[in-house]
Amino acid sequence: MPNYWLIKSEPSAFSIDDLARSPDKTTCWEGVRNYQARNFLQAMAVGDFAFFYHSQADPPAIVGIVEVVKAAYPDHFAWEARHKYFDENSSKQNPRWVMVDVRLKTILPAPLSLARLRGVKGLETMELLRKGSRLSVQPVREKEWKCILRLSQSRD
DNA sequence: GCCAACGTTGGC
DNA sequence: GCCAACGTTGGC
Repeated sequence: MPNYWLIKSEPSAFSIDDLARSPDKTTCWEGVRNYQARNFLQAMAVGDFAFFYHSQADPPAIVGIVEVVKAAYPDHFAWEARHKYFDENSSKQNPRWVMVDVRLKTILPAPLSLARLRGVKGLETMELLRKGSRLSVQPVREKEWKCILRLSQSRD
């Protein structure tokens, strides 16, 4: 059984269309610099699925589905001195940050906006909808996953 | 641009 | 270990 996740990206930095244009529609998910989010990355397995969410967007929305194609490995950008993701506390001997590889599976026919998701029965306790939630990598319950899939397939 | 809600840092 | 100051995220 796969596990389900949600990963956020600002489309001005990397959008789902950018992912669609990437080689093999695959990218490494670098730059996570939050311990809780990192721990979720480490918990991901090949074959897990994640919603691709556009934050800082108009509107903020779930826009697609990706599949984990490579499990967690060191985020080498943390070792590059002039890189924006550089972290002097991460060494090759003891990497502090990790990334996974994800491949685009589906672009939703219509984005599911945050506003739309709020108030949907069955999503009351979803992390994304929690007040003050900022986690850029978060788990999604199977029940929530299926509920959102159904929403994405209904038209209205 | 504003601001609430976090997370991190560092003095003590 | 506490907590104020600061930095960041992200909706609005």
